[in-house]
Amino acid sequence: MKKITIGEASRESGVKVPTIRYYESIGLLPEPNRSEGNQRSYEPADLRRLTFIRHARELGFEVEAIRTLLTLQDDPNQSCASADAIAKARLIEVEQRIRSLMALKAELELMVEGCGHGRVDQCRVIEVLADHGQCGHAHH
Amino acid sequence: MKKITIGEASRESGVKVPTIRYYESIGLLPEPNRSEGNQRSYEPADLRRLTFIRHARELGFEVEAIRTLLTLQDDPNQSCASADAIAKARLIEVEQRIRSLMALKAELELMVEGCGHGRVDQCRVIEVLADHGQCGHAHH
DNA sequence: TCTTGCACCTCTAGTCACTAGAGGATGTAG
DNA sequence: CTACATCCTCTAGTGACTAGAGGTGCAAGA
Repeated sequence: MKKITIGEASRESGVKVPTIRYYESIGLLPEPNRSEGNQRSYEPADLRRLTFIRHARELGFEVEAIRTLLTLQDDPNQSCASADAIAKARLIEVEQRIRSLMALKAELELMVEGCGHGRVDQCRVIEVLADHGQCGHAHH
Repeated sequence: MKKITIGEASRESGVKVPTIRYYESIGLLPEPNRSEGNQRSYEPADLRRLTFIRHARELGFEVEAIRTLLTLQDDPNQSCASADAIAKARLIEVEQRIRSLMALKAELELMVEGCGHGRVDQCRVIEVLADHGQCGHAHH
């Protein structure tokens, strides 16, 4: 069997070397076998797990959510209701974020547009930020 | 002159009490006067500054960017080019974020849709996360 | 065989922007 | 006067890494 070093695992999975060690330390990735010289030696299953983790992180899932997804994956003989719920919650979050980013985009465009490249006291960037009433944000 | 307590300042500005103290500690908010009993006493200008900070934070500006914006605001007799540059940089970031969130949203919808509420081994949530090729993300 | 040099090891501490909690002082309403 | 909310300072914790120190392993070229 070929031995996969942590560096190769990093290149294959797209997860940085220290991050791989971090994932191991928090129990997201199992402790791999070690070489004679105490170096980590991974197997293809670890690469798949790392890729799964990276992908889920890119999608904005928190580590705890990923932990749940991984235990589901480890035991595929059960209902996927939890996985479904996690994904649905993320979807709602993402939709909310898109909405507020769109509002923000409009506001930033106003700012940049309004900046006459003069002095600050005529600058919309400052003005819009200072005056809360100028934008659509709720006073939470 | 009426004295504004930190609690009132919090309610008025929407910034939590410990966060106000934190902003003072990092020099984002000036140290206010104190009452006889050593309690902070704010003025209307502080409320405006806090609102400014909160608003900018909501818009995703980092504290360091806000520090720059605040020094600009404190001395309005100068060019607003820096403020303009900061806002422009944020705008580009925000547009990028919206794009990737839209992609993410599509992917999450696929997941949730595909989940037949059966067992995990037929669940798209797990599947899509596990198989990198299923989605549009570049292998960075 | 030796050595160069990169990749690996562990460990601690730092990042950002807060948040939580301990333990005590102050201020206000009844 | 007594509750009781609010305030004070201080330290430590959060999430998800990232950086650096100080040392070891290993493969390839001279």
